[in-house]
Amino acid sequence: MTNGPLIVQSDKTLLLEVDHPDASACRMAIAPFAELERSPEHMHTYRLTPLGLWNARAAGHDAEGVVDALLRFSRYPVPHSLLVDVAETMDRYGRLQLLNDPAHGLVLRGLDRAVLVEVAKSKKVAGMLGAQLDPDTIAVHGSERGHLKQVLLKLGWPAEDLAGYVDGEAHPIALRQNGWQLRSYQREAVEHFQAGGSGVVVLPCGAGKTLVGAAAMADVSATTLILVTNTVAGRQWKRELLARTTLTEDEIGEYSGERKEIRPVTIATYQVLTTRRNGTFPHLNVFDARDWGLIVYDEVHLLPAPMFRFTADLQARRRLGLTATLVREDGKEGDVFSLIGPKRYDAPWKDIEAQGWIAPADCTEIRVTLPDADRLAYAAIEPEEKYKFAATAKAKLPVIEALIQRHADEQVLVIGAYLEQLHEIGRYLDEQGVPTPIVHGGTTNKERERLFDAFRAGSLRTLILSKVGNFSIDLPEAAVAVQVSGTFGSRQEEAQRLGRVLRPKGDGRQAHFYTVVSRDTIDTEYAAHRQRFLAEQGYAYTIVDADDVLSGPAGG
DNA sequence: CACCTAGCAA
DNA sequence: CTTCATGCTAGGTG
Repeated sequence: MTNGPLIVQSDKTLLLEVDHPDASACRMAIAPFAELERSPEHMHTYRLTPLGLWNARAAGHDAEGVVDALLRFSRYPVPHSLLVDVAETMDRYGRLQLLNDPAHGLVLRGLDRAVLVEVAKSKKVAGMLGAQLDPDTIAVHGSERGHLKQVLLKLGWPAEDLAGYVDGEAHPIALRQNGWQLRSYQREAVEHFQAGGSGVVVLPCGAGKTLVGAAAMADVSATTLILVTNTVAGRQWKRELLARTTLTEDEIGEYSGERKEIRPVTIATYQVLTTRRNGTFPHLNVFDARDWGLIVYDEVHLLPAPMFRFTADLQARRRLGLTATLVREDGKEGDVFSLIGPKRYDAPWKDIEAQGWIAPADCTEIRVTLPDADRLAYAAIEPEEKYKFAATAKAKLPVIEALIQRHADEQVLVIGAYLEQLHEIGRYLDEQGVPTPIVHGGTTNKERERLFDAFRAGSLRTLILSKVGNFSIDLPEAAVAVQVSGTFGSRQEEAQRLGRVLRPKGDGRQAHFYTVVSRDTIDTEYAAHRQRFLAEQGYAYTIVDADDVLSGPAGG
């Protein structure tokens, strides 16, 4: 392409011109292997990382395809050194293999003798390897399968784990045939997972990850341990399994702070497993309580650090990670890759939208100019207080109200992070004649239920949500969300909040996602960081001035 | 035993 | 960069 949308630079960044006619085709082509780094209005920056290339490799893409995509969309000649580097990096995955040798048990096999010699010399693998069996094979201590993979990844030679899995204790599980079937992408996800035996499936919020889990369980038909972030999610799993599989009430156990049941299918919270007492973990027996044939990690992007240690010892069991966003803010993507497994399936949000399983959404960033007094105050305060000050600016209040008026026929959620601010918004909206209750952490379960029921029934049109909206999944769906403040730059929070409005509307209506930020402050920067993940999924933010919202006629 | 609350961890 | 929400545990009550 002589005038393509992509500029490929030798520092491994890719610049995508957003308004170019081929921009969206280009984004589709590079998404499987490149990570979006910055997404301002006109030029998006992607980066090629080893982990991104290895994930693509594990998902079946080869260097030739990656090189082809870069050449096809590049505006200028692509630096030769970069193409060589891409090919070499991708070729590093799988030069070492972990295999199960009938005579010697777990072994490390080098498809390249020099690589095997190189890593065997490393101090970091000391103690993990046993005898050299032949020039291409070294015995591995069975208990070090996970640790070795972590170390090899850090050395830049990620091993392909072909050592197989134990079957575990068989337990019949089948999908019920009662008038539903797996969607095509769910079926593909299960097939890709099955082929690898361990790894991560990435699907948007509301795309039915639980059913992917249920189908994987039916395939394996063995006792299963499901790990979840909170008890609400655990109950949701149980409800879904009862509805969609042949499993019955007494086959499914809950292992949480409240209950300690271990059944053929056990749903446990991460937190109960990672609680410590006197320096030990009193609930680790759950892992050995049964001969689990499958372990499901729900919301794998939130996996707490100690879980990686336990997972290192579970490498012989099939492992399925489920998530909407593989990105972690703590940089532990490498541990997910080594210990849960590579990404096996990834359906872009826009693809699922095109199939009609999630509603189309338009995202708008509304910039509010602070009054002079606030700008002066902002300039003077300590850096650590700047974000809160900018995010909770009073100038946002009329904009929130105008948005609620603009969508007078829709149900609106107002979502924020600071309780004081949310109460202030509640008072303001009350004064404007839009009574809007708040649901926050301190709201009792009974009261939450009452408000959510009223919202679902339509008798309540507007609702303010605190961070409860990031965690709990038993929340109402709306067509419009207004985000007023966030947890600094959390990308998963943004994705979670957008997910609140993506349930398909009966009449094919659009969903609207607004984020209100203070101009010329750190609020704008954090908003840009939060938007990165969704930009990667193809959601374009329109930036408008608050005055257009306040004065303009009803639009949208 | 069921239910509540405070304190803590990450 | 700091808040907020959560779940677990222990120690109370009726």
